[in-house]
Amino acid sequence: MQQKKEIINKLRSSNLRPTKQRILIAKKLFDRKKTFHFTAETLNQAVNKKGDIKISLATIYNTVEAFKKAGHIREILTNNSKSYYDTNIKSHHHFYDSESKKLTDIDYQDVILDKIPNPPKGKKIKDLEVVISLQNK
Amino acid sequence: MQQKKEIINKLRSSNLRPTKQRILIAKKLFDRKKTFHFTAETLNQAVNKKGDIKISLATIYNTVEAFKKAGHIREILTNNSKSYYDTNIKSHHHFYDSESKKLTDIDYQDVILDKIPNPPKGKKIKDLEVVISLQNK
DNA sequence: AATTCAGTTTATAATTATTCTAAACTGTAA
DNA sequence: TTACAGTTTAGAATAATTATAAACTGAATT
Ligand SMILES: [Mn+2]
Ligand SMILES: [Mn+2]
Ligand SMILES: [Zn+2]
Ligand SMILES: [Zn+2]
Repeated sequence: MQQKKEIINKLRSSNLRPTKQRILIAKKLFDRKKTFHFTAETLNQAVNKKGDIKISLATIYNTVEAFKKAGHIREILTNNSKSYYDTNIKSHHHFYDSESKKLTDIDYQDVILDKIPNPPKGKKIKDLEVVISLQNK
Repeated sequence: MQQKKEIINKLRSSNLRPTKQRILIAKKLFDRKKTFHFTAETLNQAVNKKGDIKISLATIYNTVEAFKKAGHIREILTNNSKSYYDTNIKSHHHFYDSESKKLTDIDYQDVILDKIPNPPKGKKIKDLEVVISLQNK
Protein backbone atom coordinates (compact mmCIF):
# COMPACT_ATOMS: atom_id res chain seq x y z
CA MET A 1 0.00 0.00 0.00
CA GLN A 2 1.51 3.23 -1.19
CA GLN A 3 1.13 6.29 0.97
CA LYS A 4 0.27 9.62 -0.53
CA LYS A 5 3.80 10.75 0.32
CA GLU A 6 5.35 7.87 -1.61
CA ILE A 7 3.17 8.61 -4.59
CA ILE A 8 4.16 12.25 -4.51
CA ASN A 9 7.81 11.23 -4.39
CA LYS A 10 7.32 8.88 -7.31
CA LEU A 11 5.82 11.71 -9.32
CA ARG A 12 8.45 14.23 -8.27
CA SER A 13 11.28 11.85 -9.05
CA SER A 14 10.08 11.63 -12.62
CA ASN A 15 9.60 15.34 -12.97
CA LEU A 16 5.86 15.17 -12.86
CA ARG A 17 4.14 17.74 -10.72
CA PRO A 18 1.98 16.05 -8.13
CA THR A 19 -1.33 17.49 -9.21
CA LYS A 20 -4.50 16.18 -7.63
CA GLN A 21 -5.39 14.43 -10.87
CA ARG A 22 -2.07 12.60 -11.10
CA ILE A 23 -2.17 11.66 -7.44
CA LEU A 24 -5.64 10.18 -7.77
CA ILE A 25 -4.73 8.29 -10.93
CA ALA A 26 -1.50 7.05 -9.37
CA LYS A 27 -3.42 5.82 -6.33
CA LYS A 28 -5.82 3.90 -8.51
CA LEU A 29 -2.95 2.40 -10.45
CA PHE A 30 -0.34 1.65 -7.82
CA ASP A 31 -2.15 1.39 -4.52
CA ARG A 32 -3.21 -2.21 -4.98
CA LYS A 33 -1.96 -5.67 -4.28
CA LYS A 34 -2.17 -7.20 -7.74
CA THR A 35 -0.98 -6.07 -11.11
CA PHE A 36 -3.48 -3.94 -12.98
CA HIS A 37 -4.04 -4.36 -16.69
CA PHE A 38 -6.01 -1.49 -18.12
CA THR A 39 -7.00 0.62 -21.09
CA ALA A 40 -7.66 4.36 -21.17
CA GLU A 41 -11.34 3.47 -20.99
CA THR A 42 -11.14 1.19 -17.96
CA LEU A 43 -8.84 3.56 -16.13
CA ASN A 44 -11.23 6.40 -16.84
CA GLN A 45 -14.09 4.37 -15.41
CA ALA A 46 -12.11 3.34 -12.33
CA VAL A 47 -10.99 6.88 -11.63
CA ASN A 48 -14.31 8.59 -12.27
CA LYS A 49 -16.46 5.98 -10.55
CA LYS A 50 -16.24 7.11 -6.96
CA GLY A 51 -16.90 10.73 -6.16
CA ASP A 52 -13.53 12.34 -5.52
CA ILE A 53 -12.75 14.74 -8.31
CA LYS A 54 -13.75 14.47 -11.95
CA ILE A 55 -10.83 13.85 -14.26
CA SER A 56 -11.17 14.55 -17.95
CA LEU A 57 -10.46 11.88 -20.52
CA ALA A 58 -7.73 14.08 -22.00
CA THR A 59 -5.97 13.99 -18.65
CA ILE A 60 -6.32 10.22 -18.52
CA TYR A 61 -4.54 9.98 -21.86
CA ASN A 62 -1.95 12.60 -20.91
CA THR A 63 -1.21 10.88 -17.62
CA VAL A 64 -0.99 7.39 -19.09
CA GLU A 65 1.49 8.70 -21.64
CA ALA A 66 3.49 10.52 -18.95
CA PHE A 67 3.57 7.45 -16.68
CA LYS A 68 4.60 5.28 -19.59
CA LYS A 69 7.43 7.64 -20.54
CA ALA A 70 8.52 7.70 -16.90
CA GLY A 71 8.56 3.90 -16.85
CA HIS A 72 5.87 3.54 -14.17
CA ILE A 73 3.66 1.52 -16.50
CA ARG A 74 4.27 -0.36 -19.71
CA GLU A 75 2.23 -1.01 -22.80
CA ILE A 76 1.30 -4.57 -23.67
CA LEU A 77 0.73 -6.09 -27.08
CA THR A 78 -2.75 -7.36 -27.86
CA ASN A 79 -4.93 -7.82 -30.91
CA ASN A 80 -7.39 -5.32 -29.55
CA SER A 81 -7.74 -1.94 -31.18
CA LYS A 82 -7.36 -0.23 -27.81
CA SER A 83 -4.01 0.20 -26.10
CA TYR A 84 -3.46 -1.95 -23.04
CA TYR A 85 -1.19 -1.00 -20.16
CA ASP A 86 0.26 -2.82 -17.21
CA THR A 87 1.33 -1.63 -13.77
CA ASN A 88 3.73 -4.58 -13.67
CA ILE A 89 6.86 -3.18 -15.25
CA LYS A 90 9.00 -6.25 -14.68
CA SER A 91 9.68 -8.46 -17.67
CA HIS A 92 6.86 -10.98 -17.91
CA HIS A 93 4.40 -12.41 -20.37
CA HIS A 94 0.67 -12.61 -20.96
CA PHE A 95 -2.32 -14.66 -21.80
CA TYR A 96 -4.82 -12.68 -23.84
CA ASP A 97 -8.36 -13.94 -23.82
CA SER A 98 -10.04 -12.48 -26.87
CA GLU A 99 -13.48 -13.42 -25.57
CA SER A 100 -13.26 -11.40 -22.39
CA LYS A 101 -10.55 -9.06 -23.71
CA LYS A 102 -8.68 -9.65 -20.46
CA LEU A 103 -4.97 -10.07 -19.88
CA THR A 104 -3.43 -12.40 -17.33
CA ASP A 105 0.16 -12.36 -16.21
CA ILE A 106 2.41 -15.28 -16.95
CA ASP A 107 5.28 -15.53 -14.49
CA TYR A 108 8.59 -14.82 -16.08
CA GLN A 109 9.90 -18.25 -15.09
CA ASP A 110 6.91 -20.02 -16.63
CA VAL A 111 8.13 -19.24 -20.09
CA ILE A 112 11.62 -20.46 -20.80
CA LEU A 113 13.21 -19.06 -23.90
CA ASP A 114 16.21 -21.23 -24.60
CA LYS A 115 17.27 -19.45 -27.70
CA ILE A 116 16.54 -16.05 -29.07
CA PRO A 117 17.82 -14.71 -32.36
CA ASN A 118 20.43 -12.01 -32.81
CA PRO A 119 18.97 -8.67 -33.77
CA PRO A 120 19.79 -7.30 -37.22
CA LYS A 121 23.01 -5.27 -37.37
CA GLY A 122 22.74 -1.76 -36.00
CA LYS A 123 19.76 -2.74 -33.89
CA LYS A 124 19.41 -3.97 -30.37
CA ILE A 125 16.60 -5.66 -28.53
CA LYS A 126 14.39 -3.22 -26.67
CA ASP A 127 11.85 -5.71 -25.47
CA LEU A 128 10.65 -9.26 -25.94
CA GLU A 129 7.02 -10.10 -25.42
CA VAL A 130 5.31 -13.44 -25.49
CA VAL A 131 1.55 -13.27 -25.95
CA ILE A 132 -0.50 -16.43 -25.75
CA SER A 133 -3.98 -15.98 -27.20
CA LEU A 134 -6.67 -18.09 -25.65
CA GLN A 135 -9.91 -19.49 -26.94
CA ASN A 136 -12.66 -21.47 -25.28
CA LYS A 137 -11.98 -25.18 -25.10
CA MET B 1 4.65 -18.51 -58.58
CA GLN B 2 0.93 -18.97 -58.34
CA GLN B 3 -1.00 -19.24 -61.57
CA LYS B 4 -4.31 -17.49 -61.96
CA LYS B 5 -5.94 -20.93 -61.92
CA GLU B 6 -4.39 -21.77 -58.56
CA ILE B 7 -5.49 -18.47 -57.14
CA ILE B 8 -9.03 -19.04 -58.36
CA ASN B 9 -9.00 -22.48 -56.75
CA LYS B 10 -7.74 -21.02 -53.51
CA LEU B 11 -10.60 -18.53 -53.52
CA ARG B 12 -13.20 -21.11 -54.54
CA SER B 13 -12.05 -23.56 -51.88
CA SER B 14 -12.75 -20.96 -49.21
CA ASN B 15 -16.12 -20.01 -50.65
CA LEU B 16 -14.93 -16.71 -51.99
CA ARG B 17 -16.06 -15.82 -55.48
CA PRO B 18 -13.07 -15.16 -57.68
CA THR B 19 -13.90 -11.59 -58.56
CA LYS B 20 -11.36 -9.54 -60.45
CA GLN B 21 -10.64 -7.53 -57.32
CA ARG B 22 -9.93 -10.59 -55.19
CA ILE B 23 -7.82 -12.16 -57.91
CA LEU B 24 -5.71 -9.05 -58.24
CA ILE B 25 -5.29 -8.71 -54.48
CA ALA B 26 -4.46 -12.41 -54.14
CA LYS B 27 -1.84 -12.10 -56.86
CA LYS B 28 -0.20 -9.19 -55.07
CA LEU B 29 -0.24 -11.10 -51.82
CA PHE B 30 0.64 -14.64 -52.81
CA ASP B 31 2.48 -14.45 -56.11
CA ARG B 32 5.85 -13.66 -54.59
CA LYS B 33 8.92 -15.43 -53.30
CA LYS B 34 9.16 -13.90 -49.85
CA THR B 35 6.69 -13.42 -47.08
CA PHE B 36 4.76 -10.17 -47.27
CA HIS B 37 4.04 -8.13 -44.16
CA PHE B 38 1.48 -5.47 -44.85
CA THR B 39 -1.19 -3.11 -43.56
CA ALA B 40 -4.44 -2.09 -45.27
CA GLU B 41 -2.60 1.03 -46.36
CA THR B 42 0.44 -0.66 -47.88
CA LEU B 43 -1.69 -3.28 -49.60
CA ASN B 44 -3.89 -0.55 -51.01
CA GLN B 45 -0.83 1.21 -52.39
CA ALA B 46 0.62 -1.99 -53.85
CA VAL B 47 -2.63 -2.93 -55.51
CA ASN B 48 -3.52 0.49 -56.85
CA LYS B 49 -0.03 1.42 -57.96
CA LYS B 50 0.10 -0.21 -61.36
CA GLY B 51 -2.73 0.43 -63.78
CA ASP B 52 -4.86 -2.70 -63.82
CA ILE B 53 -8.18 -1.98 -62.17
CA LYS B 54 -8.89 0.44 -59.35
CA ILE B 55 -9.86 -1.24 -56.12
CA SER B 56 -11.65 0.72 -53.43
CA LEU B 57 -10.28 0.91 -49.92
CA ALA B 58 -13.47 -0.69 -48.62
CA THR B 59 -12.73 -3.72 -50.78
CA ILE B 60 -9.18 -3.84 -49.45
CA TYR B 61 -10.56 -4.05 -45.94
CA ASN B 62 -13.27 -6.53 -46.90
CA THR B 63 -10.81 -8.76 -48.69
CA VAL B 64 -8.20 -8.68 -45.94
CA GLU B 65 -10.89 -9.70 -43.47
CA ALA B 66 -12.15 -12.46 -45.77
CA PHE B 67 -8.64 -13.80 -46.38
CA LYS B 68 -7.92 -13.71 -42.68
CA LYS B 69 -11.11 -15.61 -41.85
CA ALA B 70 -10.22 -18.14 -44.55
CA GLY B 71 -6.77 -18.56 -43.02
CA HIS B 72 -4.85 -17.33 -46.06
CA ILE B 73 -3.23 -14.56 -44.06
CA ARG B 74 -2.76 -13.92 -40.37
CA GLU B 75 -2.67 -10.85 -38.21
CA ILE B 76 0.51 -9.99 -36.34
CA LEU B 77 0.86 -8.21 -33.02
CA THR B 78 2.61 -4.85 -33.05
CA ASN B 79 2.50 -1.64 -31.04
CA ASN B 80 1.39 0.26 -34.09
CA SER B 81 -2.14 1.60 -34.30
CA LYS B 82 -2.60 0.00 -37.69
CA SER B 83 -3.27 -3.71 -38.13
CA TYR B 84 -0.44 -5.71 -39.61
CA TYR B 85 -0.91 -8.87 -41.63
CA ASP B 86 1.36 -11.63 -42.86
CA THR B 87 1.17 -13.92 -45.86
CA ASN B 88 3.24 -16.42 -43.90
CA ILE B 89 0.64 -18.43 -42.05
CA LYS B 90 3.05 -20.92 -40.51
CA SER B 91 3.88 -20.46 -36.86
CA HIS B 92 6.80 -18.08 -36.61
CA HIS B 93 7.90 -14.96 -34.80
CA HIS B 94 8.84 -11.38 -35.52
CA PHE B 95 11.18 -8.54 -34.98
CA TYR B 96 9.34 -5.22 -34.96
CA ASP B 97 11.40 -2.16 -35.68
CA SER B 98 9.48 0.78 -34.29
CA GLU B 99 11.67 3.24 -36.19
CA SER B 100 10.86 1.91 -39.63
CA LYS B 101 7.61 0.26 -38.55
CA LYS B 102 8.75 -2.87 -40.38
CA LEU B 103 8.38 -6.49 -39.42
CA THR B 104 10.95 -9.19 -40.09
CA ASP B 105 10.36 -12.90 -39.79
CA ILE B 106 12.19 -14.90 -37.21
CA ASP B 107 12.56 -18.52 -38.18
CA TYR B 108 10.51 -20.79 -36.04
CA GLN B 109 13.60 -22.71 -34.96
CA ASP B 110 15.44 -19.55 -33.95
CA VAL B 111 13.24 -19.16 -30.93
CA ILE B 112 13.21 -22.14 -28.63
CA LEU B 113 10.48 -22.16 -26.06
CA ASP B 114 11.41 -24.79 -23.52
CA LYS B 115 8.47 -24.27 -21.29
CA ILE B 116 5.11 -22.71 -21.80
CA PRO B 117 2.44 -22.37 -19.16
CA ASN B 118 -0.83 -24.26 -19.01
CA PRO B 119 -3.79 -22.22 -20.10
CA PRO B 120 -6.45 -21.37 -17.48
CA LYS B 121 -9.14 -24.01 -17.11
CA GLY B 122 -11.77 -24.00 -19.83
CA LYS B 123 -9.40 -22.28 -22.22
CA LYS B 124 -6.97 -23.56 -24.78
CA ILE B 125 -4.09 -21.96 -26.58
CA LYS B 126 -5.09 -20.48 -29.92
CA ASP B 127 -1.77 -18.94 -30.75
CA LEU B 128 1.58 -18.01 -29.28
CA GLU B 129 3.45 -15.02 -30.61
CA VAL B 130 6.88 -13.77 -29.75
CA VAL B 131 7.52 -10.17 -30.72
CA ILE B 132 10.97 -8.70 -30.29
CA SER B 133 10.96 -4.91 -30.46
CA LEU B 134 14.11 -3.35 -31.81
CA GLN B 135 15.76 -0.01 -31.25
CA ASN B 136 18.83 1.58 -32.77
CA LYS B 137 22.08 0.53 -31.13
C1' DA C 1 -27.84 -16.60 -74.86
C1' DA C 2 -30.90 -14.24 -71.64
C1' DT C 3 -32.51 -14.12 -66.85
C1' DT C 4 -31.98 -14.10 -62.09
C1' DC C 5 -30.13 -13.13 -57.74
C1' DA C 6 -27.01 -13.77 -53.89
C1' DG C 7 -22.62 -12.21 -53.31
C1' DT C 8 -19.60 -8.37 -54.01
C1' DT C 9 -17.94 -3.74 -54.74
C1' DT C 10 -18.08 0.97 -53.92
C1' DA C 11 -18.69 5.85 -52.38
C1' DT C 12 -19.68 7.77 -48.53
C1' DA C 13 -21.17 8.20 -43.76
C1' DA C 14 -20.49 6.65 -39.16
C1' DT C 15 -17.83 5.05 -35.41
C1' DT C 16 -13.95 4.54 -32.34
C1' DA C 17 -9.67 5.45 -30.29
C1' DT C 18 -6.54 8.79 -29.82
C1' DT C 19 -4.24 13.28 -30.37
C1' DC C 20 -4.37 18.24 -30.87
C1' DT C 21 -5.60 23.04 -29.59
C1' DA C 22 -5.91 26.82 -27.00
C1' DA C 23 -7.91 28.84 -23.08
C1' DA C 24 -8.35 28.45 -18.07
C1' DC C 25 -6.20 26.84 -14.01
C1' DT C 26 -2.57 25.64 -10.44
C1' DG C 27 1.75 24.08 -8.09
C1' DT C 28 5.75 26.04 -6.67
C1' DA C 29 9.85 28.98 -6.81
C1' DA C 30 11.09 33.50 -6.07
C1' DT D 1 1.94 37.48 -3.03
C1' DT D 2 3.28 37.16 -7.59
C1' DA D 3 4.65 35.08 -11.69
C1' DC D 4 4.78 31.66 -14.81
C1' DA D 5 5.73 27.14 -16.64
C1' DG D 6 3.36 23.12 -16.29
C1' DT D 7 -1.15 21.06 -16.32
C1' DT D 8 -6.00 20.34 -17.12
C1' DT D 9 -9.89 20.58 -19.88
C1' DA D 10 -13.70 20.83 -23.43
C1' DG D 11 -14.06 20.38 -27.66
C1' DA D 12 -12.17 19.93 -32.41
C1' DA D 13 -9.36 17.23 -35.38
C1' DT D 14 -7.33 13.08 -37.04
C1' DA D 15 -6.72 8.33 -38.31
C1' DA D 16 -8.04 3.65 -38.78
C1' DT D 17 -11.68 0.93 -39.39
C1' DT D 18 -16.52 -0.48 -39.97
C1' DA D 19 -21.29 0.24 -41.54
C1' DT D 20 -24.71 1.46 -45.06
C1' DA D 21 -27.08 0.99 -48.99
C1' DA D 22 -27.17 1.35 -53.89
C1' DA D 23 -25.04 -0.43 -58.12
C1' DC D 24 -22.77 -4.24 -60.11
C1' DT D 25 -21.47 -9.07 -61.41
C1' DG D 26 -20.30 -14.16 -61.31
C1' DA D 27 -22.41 -18.09 -62.12
C1' DA D 28 -26.38 -21.09 -61.84
C1' DT D 29 -30.77 -21.80 -64.21
C1' DT D 30 -33.63 -21.47 -67.91
MN1 LIG E 1 -2.43 -3.08 -29.67
MN1 LIG F 1 -1.93 -4.11 -33.41
ZN1 LIG G 1 1.08 -8.09 -16.86
ZN1 LIG H 1 6.03 -13.04 -40.69
